[in-house]
Amino acid sequence: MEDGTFESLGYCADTGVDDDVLQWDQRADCEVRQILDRIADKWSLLVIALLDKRSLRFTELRRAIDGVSQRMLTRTLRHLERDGLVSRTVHPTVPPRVDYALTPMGETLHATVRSLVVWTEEHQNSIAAARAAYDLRAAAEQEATERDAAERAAIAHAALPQRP
Amino acid sequence: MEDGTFESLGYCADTGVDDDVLQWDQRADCEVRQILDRIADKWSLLVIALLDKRSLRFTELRRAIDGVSQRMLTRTLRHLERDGLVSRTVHPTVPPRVDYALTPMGETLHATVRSLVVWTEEHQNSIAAARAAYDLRAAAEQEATERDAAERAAIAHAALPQRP
DNA sequence: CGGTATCCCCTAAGATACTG
DNA sequence: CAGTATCTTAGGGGATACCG
Repeated sequence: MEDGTFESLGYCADTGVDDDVLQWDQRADCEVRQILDRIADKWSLLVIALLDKRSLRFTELRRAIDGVSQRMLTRTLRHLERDGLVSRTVHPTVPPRVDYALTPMGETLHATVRSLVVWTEEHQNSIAAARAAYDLRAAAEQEATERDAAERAAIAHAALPQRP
Repeated sequence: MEDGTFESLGYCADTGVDDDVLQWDQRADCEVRQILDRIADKWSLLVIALLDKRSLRFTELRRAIDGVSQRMLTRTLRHLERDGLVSRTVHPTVPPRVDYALTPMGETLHATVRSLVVWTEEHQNSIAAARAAYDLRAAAEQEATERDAAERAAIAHAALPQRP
């Protein structure tokens, strides 16, 4: 089963910290971080989005997602299943058939995630602009740095005129 | 500057795919994925959350976050700055002083992310329960597998009684 | 103080091959 | 078909040392 090391990290609500924010990310490495890591991992979101419309078989997902390896798809689905976001139904036919579907909780997560997608769509232009501006500033700055490095080198060279 | 390889990956809106979902994650490796990766990386969220209340100096952030290394904090801040989510103000005093603050866009992102945090808080019990149930099933299943593996081994052993 | 530059390690994810 | 097992690699991230 891969590596099997997720027995006992479900608790961590001890430490008497109440420094506000740290509560839901540092200490709550418990929950927020884990869900965040889940929804942000390379494939989970695609799977959830795909399953939102209808349940799908393993191979259907595999083909729909394109770049995913068998290993990664299995892993992703197991994680989602473990968290109760996706249900797995095995039909003991020949050849075997396994259907994956979103659970009710999975659906609510998808709905929530949508707001983030919307945010991104609304701000992608601003972000692109910000990046372009930043890169421009950075390039200009670096050029300046290099220029007066060359300048100083020239001065140093002029100061000791022996040896080419 | 570390490795400097982010010049030209701002475009990718070509490929005539319109397979629905793939639109905002596969192709939009452009935007959605990148923002997701940003908010999900180990420190960005903490920084954003911390800056939501007031602007902070580098060292204040460093101390507030605890496990973060200087390198990672700088990296994180640069990324956020590049994306236009955080602003950086250098005061040319001695000793130097640099203030970081959320931009208006950064604030809207934080607001959006909050809904995800809320979702997590609302569902953490269900998730924990789902995990416990899953782990229980998995353990039971494995035990069963091992048991009849032993059984088959015993049969095999009985079948060829020569050599201990 | 607020960074950069270097080295190094460890784990996530890809490729490949085998199985019920 | 729907996986598991095994090997390998890239890069995220920590530790450390130095600089303006």
